[in-house]
Amino acid sequence: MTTIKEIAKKAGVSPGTVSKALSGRKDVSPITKRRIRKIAEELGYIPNFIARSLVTNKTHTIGLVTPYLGNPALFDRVRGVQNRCISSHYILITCLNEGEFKEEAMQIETLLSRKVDGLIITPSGESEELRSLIMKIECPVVLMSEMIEGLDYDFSGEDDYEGGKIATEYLITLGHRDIAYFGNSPDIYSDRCILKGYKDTLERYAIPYRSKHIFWGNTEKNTLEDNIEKLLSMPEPPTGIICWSDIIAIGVLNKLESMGKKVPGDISVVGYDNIEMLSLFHIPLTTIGQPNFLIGQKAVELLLERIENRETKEPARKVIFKPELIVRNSTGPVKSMVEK
Amino acid sequence: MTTIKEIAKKAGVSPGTVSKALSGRKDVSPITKRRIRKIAEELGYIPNFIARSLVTNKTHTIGLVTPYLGNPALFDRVRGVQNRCISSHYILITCLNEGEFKEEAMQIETLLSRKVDGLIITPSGESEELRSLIMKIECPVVLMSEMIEGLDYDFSGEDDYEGGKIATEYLITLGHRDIAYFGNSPDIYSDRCILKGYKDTLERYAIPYRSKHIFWGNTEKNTLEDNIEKLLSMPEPPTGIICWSDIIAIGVLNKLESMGKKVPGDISVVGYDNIEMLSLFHIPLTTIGQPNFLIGQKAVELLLERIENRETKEPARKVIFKPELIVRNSTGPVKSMVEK
DNA sequence: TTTTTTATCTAAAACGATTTTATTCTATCT
DNA sequence: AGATAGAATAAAATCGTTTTAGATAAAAAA
Repeated sequence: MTTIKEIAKKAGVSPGTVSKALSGRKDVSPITKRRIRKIAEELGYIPNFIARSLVTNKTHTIGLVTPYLGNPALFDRVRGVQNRCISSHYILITCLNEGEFKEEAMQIETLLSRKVDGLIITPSGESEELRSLIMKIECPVVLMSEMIEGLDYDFSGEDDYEGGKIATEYLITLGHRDIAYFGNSPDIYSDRCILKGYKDTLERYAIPYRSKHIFWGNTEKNTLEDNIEKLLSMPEPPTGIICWSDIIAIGVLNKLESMGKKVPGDISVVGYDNIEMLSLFHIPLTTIGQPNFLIGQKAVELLLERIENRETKEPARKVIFKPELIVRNSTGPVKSMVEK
Repeated sequence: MTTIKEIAKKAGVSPGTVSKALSGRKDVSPITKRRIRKIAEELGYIPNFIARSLVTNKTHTIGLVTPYLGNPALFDRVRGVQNRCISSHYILITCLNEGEFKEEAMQIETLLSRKVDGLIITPSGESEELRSLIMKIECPVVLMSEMIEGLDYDFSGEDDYEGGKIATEYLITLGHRDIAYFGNSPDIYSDRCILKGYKDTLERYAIPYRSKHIFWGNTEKNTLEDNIEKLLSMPEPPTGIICWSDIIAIGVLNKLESMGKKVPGDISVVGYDNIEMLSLFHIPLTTIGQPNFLIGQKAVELLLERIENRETKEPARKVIFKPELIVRNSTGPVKSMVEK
């Protein structure tokens, strides 16, 4: 492996000069610079980033910690992060976890140990442990997609409160009055946001909020099917369902069909995430979409600004993208209206 | 930031001792070891991996270079890699590219500069440039999913020749005789493998191979729709189509339907990749599946073996997973047989 | 008691760059 | 010619570890 020292010896100059010549700084004559570069080229010199990082105290590396949870929408966000990193010559280390604090904590520590210049975190929940762990981090941190209440960090994500509002409003304008919400877990910030959007909208339309219309669970836990059965066995079952994710929505659709319900004839279903491929589902899914790729890119931009002028003690900036309603065929006017 | 030196000062020992105490090697008494560890804990010491790497010449990092090309199946492979890395306490740096040599070359150089311990590469093609670039790499290399002819490296991937055979054989047993192949590009190794499996199977069943039944292109290039039109305007259009990917298959299905063709009534379509979500398509897609997650994991395993006992000059090992036919509803018996 | 062994620890040299300070050499100006 | 400024380079310090060789003291063997 070629080092600066070897180049120096071959060129008959000191290592310091070689360093300056290669990194193109002042202080070295054009003639020697050219000569040194030629020798480096011949020797196939590849700079040692590790050694450089040790002295400059910058690794040009950023870390990403995020739960996977089987949601394909994540990958667009990761690709956005990836893409924006590369275009600024930063390297990305991605750590996917399963939403458990211990795992998450280990990943963060690993990344700190690697001396990343900054960290993008999608927190898996809002435990006190996690909050205090994040506050201890010394490098710049940007939160992506999920906020943690009480932590004032830069943020890039979507406005889930708005998403909840839009979805609910849409169903209401279709004539629905009994609307259920299928969330994943009340521990998740976005879940609570959507729910709040849902509640507030009901209130705005003077529709009473019923806690029995709220269901928690996901496909993995298999709670979904039970919940649908519970829902259908209600005296006046809801005619619309809003889901926390497209994945949950698909589970809901499948279970409804297997129980002989027609969508959107009997029940309307709204998903969340706009997973492109689900437009190909035999009942194309109405859903709320966010610009995931952009969210990822923006997270990196916020982070790089902090990294590159570290002194800025600007207040935290929240970049919040508006969600968009994508109407397809899993939603329709409420039955009673059609019959009129 | 706490360093070993500071711990040493506080504990009244030398830095060397601290290093040994923390990494749990011999040569330090249980009492001092405990004392040092306690101090490190109190000070919130996080080891500096960069500095360690510089002296040990190991980064516990592996690099992954792979084209993205809009294929979601990739992510399962990446997750497999990711997963296996973490379980061995290695860190993964993922570089997605768009299948261009220059980009690929830059990414490889970046990773080498970062002193990765090993590299997993899914080559984007088989150019001479790429071949010689890879041969210059000094750290262990494993190829994933795509081989390069003439390069004898460890490999983890699927048997696409077999995949081509299975798909073709299946259509033949359904009575199809005129079968088209929709590939992406003849530059891609897997594409050629599937095609070869297709050809050999035709031959085995004494069905003449017709070059006009082979189409190249993908959804992005928009060549797909033209190709379908071309295909349908043939005097005796094929009754079966085998596609290089599920994504292409979906494009084919959509175009066929928009031209009034019934699938599988008029034409049968076989995809490739088994993208889980496409089982939800209104015509559930028959496809060839590979264990993507496993392929990723295995690639890491092969690599780690090379990394951890570097002296082994064992010949390259090829781990080739058998593809599996997943029959759903986009394929059926050929029309003429049904009519009989 | 003396010698040998063993356990524990220190000191110093790496690792491969960057960066700061010192030095040499030229060229210019009086 | 001598002083001096400026450019080009050399030399040395540094980054935070690991690792090696050597020193010291206590324990074991002679």
